[in-house]
Amino acid sequence: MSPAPAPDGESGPAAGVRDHARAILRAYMEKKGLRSTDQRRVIVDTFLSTADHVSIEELLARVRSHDRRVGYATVYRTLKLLAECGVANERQFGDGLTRFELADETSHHDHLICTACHGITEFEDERVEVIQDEIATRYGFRLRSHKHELYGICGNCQQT
Amino acid sequence: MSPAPAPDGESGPAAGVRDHARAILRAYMEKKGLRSTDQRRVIVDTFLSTADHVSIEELLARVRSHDRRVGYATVYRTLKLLAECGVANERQFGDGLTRFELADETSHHDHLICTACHGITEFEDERVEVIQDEIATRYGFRLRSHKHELYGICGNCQQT
DNA sequence: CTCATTGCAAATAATTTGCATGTAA
DNA sequence: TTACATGCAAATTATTTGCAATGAG
Repeated sequence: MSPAPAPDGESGPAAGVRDHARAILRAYMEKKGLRSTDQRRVIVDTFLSTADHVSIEELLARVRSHDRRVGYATVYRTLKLLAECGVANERQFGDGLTRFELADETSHHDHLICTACHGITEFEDERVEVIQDEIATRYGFRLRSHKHELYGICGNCQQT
Repeated sequence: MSPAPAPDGESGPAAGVRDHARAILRAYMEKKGLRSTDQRRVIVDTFLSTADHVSIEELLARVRSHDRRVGYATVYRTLKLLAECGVANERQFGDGLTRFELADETSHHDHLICTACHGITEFEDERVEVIQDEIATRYGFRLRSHKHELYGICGNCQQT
């Protein structure tokens, strides 16, 4: 699979995916006349090198370990920006926290969520992708993203 | 109990579905030693005779048109109760409001959401249901519910 | 220079909770 | 009579916003 070598901090997305995200963001910012600041750079870099579904809290903690100055609101504002230009997707898994994940068109994964331990498992199924496109077409929708979440009790928690 | 004929306000779920929901709730309340009160009855009746995905706000307004006394917190508490016993499912469609819908096993519908006008369209696809069961089995999950949401721009909004 | 951006703290918004009082069972 | 339930208001939690100071272009 991923031909990419190791990303920096943690097992984040492949380098190609991150570069693509950065390109989209750059174009969007240019179009809107937005400025590139230290804060935005750190936040975006951190987000891009982070595994899936980070909450703002988690992200802020990571960002601050790099740069103490960054404020709470800036993380919110930057993530909103990423969502606006389509680089990130917002998700809520029912535990009250909003999470963000990289909108990666090359990896269509979805989630199994254990309602007992709150654990999140990813799955992928190409058949569902195909059906989704079909449904969107049927209803005249231009599809932008999707959420497919299965809620239940994971194997571990069933042994109660 | 209530072999009540037509629901009051609007085109809610079929009578059989509502009776089933009530039976589950009754059993749950009995098991837990919970009491049947006027408020709970009005809230549950209103919820059961309401079309899909009501927000707390909407529900409270409807409930109050029947019974002015009912408080905000009671609606929250009762809906939480319904979710606990599996009669209702909580959903968040990204507009900041938590919505509830009847967990109706006989009608597996999912949602197309227009990110421009916030309109919600329902769809149903049996093939996805089958695949979901398969995935849950593969990962050792006992499936309780699911969310499958397609986000995009609806036909109307595309003509901008 | 000019205007977007930032950090902070205050403001919102949604939901939960403490508690005195009411009330099913 | 004995908890459970309710309404209210206050408390939490998550997110947004106003504003003076800062800094990119």
